[in-house]
Amino acid sequence: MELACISQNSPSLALSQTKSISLLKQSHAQLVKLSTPCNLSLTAKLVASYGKFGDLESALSVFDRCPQHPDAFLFNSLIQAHICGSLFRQAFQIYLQMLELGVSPNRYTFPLLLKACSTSFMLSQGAQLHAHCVKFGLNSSPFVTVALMDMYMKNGLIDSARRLFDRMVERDVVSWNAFLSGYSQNGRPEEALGVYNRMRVAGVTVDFVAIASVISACSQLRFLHQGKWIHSWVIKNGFGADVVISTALLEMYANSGDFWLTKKLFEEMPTKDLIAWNCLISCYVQSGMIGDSFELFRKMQHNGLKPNGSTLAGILPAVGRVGALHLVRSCHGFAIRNALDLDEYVMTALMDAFAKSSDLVAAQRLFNLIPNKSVVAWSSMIDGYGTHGYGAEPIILFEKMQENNIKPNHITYVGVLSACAHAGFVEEGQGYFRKMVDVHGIIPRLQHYACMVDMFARAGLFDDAVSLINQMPTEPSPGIWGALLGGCRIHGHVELGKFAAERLFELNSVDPGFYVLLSNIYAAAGMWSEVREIRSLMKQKGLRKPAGWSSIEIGNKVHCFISGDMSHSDSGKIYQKLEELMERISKVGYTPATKVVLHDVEADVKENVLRSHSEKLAMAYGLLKAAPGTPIRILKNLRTCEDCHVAAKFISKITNTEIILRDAVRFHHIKEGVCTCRDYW
DNA sequence: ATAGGGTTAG
Repeated sequence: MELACISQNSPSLALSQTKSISLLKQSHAQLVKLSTPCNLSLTAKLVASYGKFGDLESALSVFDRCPQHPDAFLFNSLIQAHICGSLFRQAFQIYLQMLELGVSPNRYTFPLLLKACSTSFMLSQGAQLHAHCVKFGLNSSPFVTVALMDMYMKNGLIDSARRLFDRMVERDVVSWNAFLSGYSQNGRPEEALGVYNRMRVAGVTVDFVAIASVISACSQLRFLHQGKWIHSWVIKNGFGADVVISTALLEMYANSGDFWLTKKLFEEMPTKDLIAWNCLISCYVQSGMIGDSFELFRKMQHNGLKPNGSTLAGILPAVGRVGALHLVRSCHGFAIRNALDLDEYVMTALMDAFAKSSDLVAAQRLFNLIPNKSVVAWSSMIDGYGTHGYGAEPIILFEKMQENNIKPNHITYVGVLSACAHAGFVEEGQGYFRKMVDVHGIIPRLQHYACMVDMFARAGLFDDAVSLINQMPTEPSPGIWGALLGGCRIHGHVELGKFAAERLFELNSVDPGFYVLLSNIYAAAGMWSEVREIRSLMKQKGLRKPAGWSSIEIGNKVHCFISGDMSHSDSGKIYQKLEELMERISKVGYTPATKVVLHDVEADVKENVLRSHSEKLAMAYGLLKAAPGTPIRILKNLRTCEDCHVAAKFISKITNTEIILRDAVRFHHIKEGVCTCRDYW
């Protein structure tokens, strides 16, 4: 009854305040009963309200049953109803219908349609609408101008947006904010801060919407100090509870790598939206907390939030690091079931995870499916082929990428240079290093120098390696000396290896891998007293060589082995299979590479140690269990043992099986007795 | 009476 009262007094007010679809239907019925003479604006209200509740059928039927010729207001409502439900194509059809019926669009029509062009990147439709705005003389409306600016900004056309902004006579805070956020969203944070300063000089009262963009700009620039100052401003001005502002702050702390501060801010957030969860998950992943990030992913769903494309793109690098193919496949399945498999970010992240989990074929297949491949997609595919030991493919891809007008960035070059290093393409690598600086204007970072030193040292060009280190503008990092040390191990260069190791010790590097490398160099040269010296040095510093393990997935289960492992329930069969394999490969030329055993013990003891290495146990189990003809994928936590590598090549040949071995730094694709690393790793 | 600006991700 109360409802009837309100309806009679002010039916349109009642409609706009309707809180639920059932109340809306009641008011609608009331209106029909009252047989109010058909009122266009009331009809429009009804259409828009039904649209807001997602009941497009009712919206359309109200529209169709209106006996009067629809006006712009009524058309706008129908357009809005469709845009509310993301039915952009239909919204445009209604607009065309409106034009055909001779109803002129007004200054309310264009902001609605332009919004659709902003959110779904329909640039050509947006530009056509711009022409229509001019034609109907509506381009001076500030609402229309801001909507146009936003459409251009969201589509990356900063200059078009700026031209509109420059021509604006009266700029209010919303138009400034559209301009400011455009720069921030397009990855131009310096210019965003510039706009912010201009805004203040112009005397505009800055509001919290502007602040959200400023925080994002500070985050992109790693301006943590300024960011913290803004954080205090936010609290002082009472915006601390705003979910968008606090999410932007959260992202800033996550971006700066401050794990604890990020966690604290998240916990203190009064409302946590999907973006906040995604930021926190990414922060965990970037901090290397793989297990915790999975836990968080589950917890988020437990809290009733549904993962979107960003969530998946954020968690996938962690999945890739685990290297378990069945996990990547189940993520792919999850993406398909939730219609996220066409999201460009998800596709790229999936592709990368497949490559890192040894399925380069699946990675390539996904790569082919990505319609507009970003620089990240190209870089990831290049890196994938490179780490899998291919030399020519990364270079072909790199050239193709440039033919497609995608500009390489510093990460692309890390992939290209390391591929050249792994493949022994010294001249090509030097050429690309120069091109990086001269053509693409990228200042070489430590990683690039490390690739080059690695490339020279692997090729035995130690003079070039050392002179490059001397030319470096900054202090060499442990990674640089480590690359040199690695080359010294390959070529048995004791003196230089010792020199590189001394530099590493000076830098207080606590990576036990470097100590092991040096001790390997000494062991290979038979310098056992030096080996002992390194051992005791490690002991002194409390450093321990991590225990080696190899794992293999059978079905959806991961089986892990350590050297001499007897804990597996199929151990008897595994050792029997191993025995059989070793016997067969010995007949075709395999001899144990006992020199890799780093203890000063008798040869037969060494052979026994080698025989039960974790890689070999995993291989034997794989051959025991996997369907014939399918590749065997093994994951090793450290670098591959030389003897296991030789044995794997023989085994691949006699069993006609492809063995894909991922170690700490790269992949080995071993097929018909040959490895993609060409024994050069 | 209906319309414009903010946060995430490989």
